[in-house]
Amino acid sequence: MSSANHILDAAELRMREQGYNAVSFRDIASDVGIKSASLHYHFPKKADLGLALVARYAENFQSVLITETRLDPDPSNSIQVFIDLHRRALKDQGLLCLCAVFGAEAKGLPENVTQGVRAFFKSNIEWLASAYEKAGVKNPSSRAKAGVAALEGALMVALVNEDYSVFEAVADMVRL
Amino acid sequence: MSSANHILDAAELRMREQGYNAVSFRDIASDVGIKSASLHYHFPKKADLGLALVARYAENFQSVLITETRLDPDPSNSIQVFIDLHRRALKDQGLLCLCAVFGAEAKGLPENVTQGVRAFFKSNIEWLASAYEKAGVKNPSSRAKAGVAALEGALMVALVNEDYSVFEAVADMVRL
DNA sequence: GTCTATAATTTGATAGAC
DNA sequence: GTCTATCAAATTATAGAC
Repeated sequence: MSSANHILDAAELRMREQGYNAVSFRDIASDVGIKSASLHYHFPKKADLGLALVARYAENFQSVLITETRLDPDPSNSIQVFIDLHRRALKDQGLLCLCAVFGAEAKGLPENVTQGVRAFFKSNIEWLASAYEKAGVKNPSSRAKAGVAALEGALMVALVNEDYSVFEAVADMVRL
Repeated sequence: MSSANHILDAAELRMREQGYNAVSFRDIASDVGIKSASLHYHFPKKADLGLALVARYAENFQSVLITETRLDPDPSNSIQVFIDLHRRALKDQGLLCLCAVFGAEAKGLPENVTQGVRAFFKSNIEWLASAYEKAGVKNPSSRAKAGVAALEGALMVALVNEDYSVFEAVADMVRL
């Protein structure tokens, strides 16, 4: 894998655990096994790293959604895939959504990064609304907004309280 | 008002906007109109300030819940009061819940602070579960977990995306 | 309780060799 | 691409005067 991706992996892991401002270039460089000065070669400013992180995260998220609904385009499967993608962050990674962390810190981040977070939520809402609409649900847009927000909150509370049942309770509300 | 409370007010405002690690003693002291060294008289370490913040926030939250449900102990009113308290953070203050911000940064905070956040969510879940139970709802505990998590997520997404309808969509799910 | 002064450390960032 | 060396600024925190 490329150095840039290796750096992004380490940065994403730490920032999803601790937040943007708690993580330093030295922390990330140490995880990767290089010096912090080398990090600036790939990402001149911390804001560049933050922006690249959100962009990669959002692209990957959409990519997984599309890939995993290709074989079964049924809307109820699409909704299940969306829920499962969040569940995996919780149970497989033990991590919050990167954009939930950054969203909570929005006013303390470079403006570009916050814009990326907004775009992530908007595209997720559109995607879920489309599934609800195909399923014939009333107010698909409202339900999608509620679903996206509820799942993000579920990850946060479930992780902090170490109680996965919080997530399943929300998942039950989001499902058809 | 006491100096300590004045300091807590300034710290809470900034940290609910930017997160724990984005806010320095100098930022807070500047808001209050004193020097950062004076801040250490009231809160020796930053962890002491963080802990006091969460404790005060949780106490105040419970206090409002109790006060505003005293006149009308009907469970549907209790649930509405719970929702309204979150809506006020969003619409009147334009702020996230302090514990949602700290919850998102949990692994980057002093351990005591994270414990306080956990306690906040647990007592909120208990309070809401009690209201659901009195209302005769099935699985009151699960619904309460989902409701607390969904409302926290709703504040975050609504604020980042500047779209209050996200909050109302969640509120509709949480209401009876 | 608040101040000045300052220590000790961390942080984001740059210059230049290899 | 990565390193050493370094810097300027910021940050948490303390000592001691008022």
